[in-house]
Amino acid sequence: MKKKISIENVAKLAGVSISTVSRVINKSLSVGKANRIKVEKAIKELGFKPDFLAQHLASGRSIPAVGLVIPRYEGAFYSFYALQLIRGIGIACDNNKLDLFLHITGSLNLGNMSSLSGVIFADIIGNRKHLEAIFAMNIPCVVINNIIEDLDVDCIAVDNQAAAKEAVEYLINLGHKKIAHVTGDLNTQAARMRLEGYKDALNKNNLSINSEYIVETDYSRQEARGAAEKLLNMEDRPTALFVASDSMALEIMGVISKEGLEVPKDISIVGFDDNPEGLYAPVSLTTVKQPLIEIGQMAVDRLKVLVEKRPDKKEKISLPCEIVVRDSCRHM
Amino acid sequence: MKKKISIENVAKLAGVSISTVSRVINKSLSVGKANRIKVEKAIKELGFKPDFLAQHLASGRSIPAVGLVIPRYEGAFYSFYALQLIRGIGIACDNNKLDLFLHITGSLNLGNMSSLSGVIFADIIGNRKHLEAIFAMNIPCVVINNIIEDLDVDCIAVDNQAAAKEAVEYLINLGHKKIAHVTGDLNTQAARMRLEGYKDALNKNNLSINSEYIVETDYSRQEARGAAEKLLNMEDRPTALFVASDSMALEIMGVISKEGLEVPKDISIVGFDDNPEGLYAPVSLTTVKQPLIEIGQMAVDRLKVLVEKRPDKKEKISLPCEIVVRDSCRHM
DNA sequence: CTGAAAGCGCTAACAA
DNA sequence: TTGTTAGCGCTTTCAG
Repeated sequence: MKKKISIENVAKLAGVSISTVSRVINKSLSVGKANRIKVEKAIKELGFKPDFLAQHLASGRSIPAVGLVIPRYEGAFYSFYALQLIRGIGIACDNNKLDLFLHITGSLNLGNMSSLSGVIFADIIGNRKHLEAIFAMNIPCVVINNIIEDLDVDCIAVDNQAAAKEAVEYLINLGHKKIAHVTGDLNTQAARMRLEGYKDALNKNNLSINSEYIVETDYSRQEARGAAEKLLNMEDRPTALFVASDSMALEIMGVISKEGLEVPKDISIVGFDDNPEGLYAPVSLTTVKQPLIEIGQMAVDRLKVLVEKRPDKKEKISLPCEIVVRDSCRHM
Repeated sequence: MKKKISIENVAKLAGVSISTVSRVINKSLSVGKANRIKVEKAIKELGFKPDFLAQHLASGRSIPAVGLVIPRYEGAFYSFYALQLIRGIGIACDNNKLDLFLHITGSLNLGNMSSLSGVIFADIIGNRKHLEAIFAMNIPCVVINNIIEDLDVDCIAVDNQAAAKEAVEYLINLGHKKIAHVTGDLNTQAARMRLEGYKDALNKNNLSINSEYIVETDYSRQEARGAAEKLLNMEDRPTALFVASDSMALEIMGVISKEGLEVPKDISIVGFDDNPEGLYAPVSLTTVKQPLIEIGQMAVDRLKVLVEKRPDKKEKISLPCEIVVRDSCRHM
């Protein structure tokens, strides 16, 4: 078991003081050439690496990494959504030579993300407290996929409401009148907004809102099945479905065909996410594409600005989505 | 700009010494009930969160996170391979309530992964030095996708050589004799082993190795195109291709059809990775599936063992792959 | 059960 | 240009 070599060992070997060693580590100009060389030699010999935690502690500098806090939910790592986000953020971190500190927050323990350059919160649901803590410490942070009005923090999200409205109007324009909505987890702002958008579209087009046609889920494929069964067995079956996520939509398509019905002949369906899986379903899925990767990149870029300039003006950015028309909807 | 609240503030507010505060933070039993309550109240009031860097420094404890070092290569975050690995490791970290510290190592700067519980190295190519540094510090680490013989470190990889051999023999059994190989980046052990396996298969079946039939690339789609063009324009064109990655194979399929040829009629092709994209190509791609997610999980599990038990016996694990037969190869 | 004091490895004034 | 000396925020003996 080797012990850690510290700056002191180096100093001793080089025959200088620890401050001199510290100086060469930090590339301070004011070190004599002779000493610098001696120190560098000693560092190499010992294989010394400064402890970045100690460096941080002593200097107050933040460590060059951004934190990404994702709520722990069923299959965070399986979800297309989360993976795309990680990807976008990862790319941006890489470009900026930042490390990425991924923290999947379970219930209570508000992790330890202080002392990072900044942190990104993906979706605020279980982790609102965590956000508040970081925010209170005045650590740069940006929230994605959630517009938080009551906290002066930067937010980048997609305009879920407008996107949902657009999707449902697409269905309406196709002639559908009986349109159901399978929601996501309504603890989630995105799901709530999607639901609002659904209602907006109906209202605007003078279609009444049938609460039977709104089925809540937690985004799981499991509950999607349940929702599908309920909806398909209604006496007044909807002719179209707007589903809050592609993975649920796909699951539902399975149920539909198992029930002996056909998409889009008997029932039209539009999803949300533009999950590539949807492309290769028996009938390719019409869906709403969110600019997930871009969001990730914007978040990191914004964080950089926050770290470097500490602007006091916060931004709440809402990005548009795009509806991707494929084969799962038909004209009535 | 709020200043950080420290243990001292808490102590003052609670009217006790900082050691007492420290004790309640660390759940030491020996704190009087009255004091404990006072301290907890103060902590809540101040919203105090212990600085984990300082905790680490003072206690010598490692921080509950595993590092993942990935060499910086073109599109690390776009590659299916890397993403699967991250996913597997992410899942395992989540299960173990560990954070994941992702470090994409560029050239020189050997990051700062000491003081983590352990670190996983994905592919050793530019970062051999980095590995040695961590290893020398006696920090638990495991290398994946690379069996390193000359360092007593845990390794988990896929048996690329056997897998490649199997893939090529599959082609041979189909009656192919003129089989070319588009390699990956030969700086990579995986690519080298794949090449060896290719040769093994040929040798074992008394087919001569035609060096013209071996085209090196760096795994990029770009170079894959070049390789395809070269191979397709040979007077003695191969009838089958074994390509070191699915994404290259897919690219090559594109070139093939652009040249007016057909897969598998004119040319058979097998890839490597089991990238889902291959499933949905015009002709679905026969490929080799690596247990990437499992590798990630095994790596984390192994790390846990290393951290907890510090066994001195290292393991070099080589996992089998599985060939996934689809439609891109034909019988001669 | 509790407090005082000595560090953990490093940086940052301040002197020299 | 260098060395000395305080700390950074916390844990951990060691007394009491």
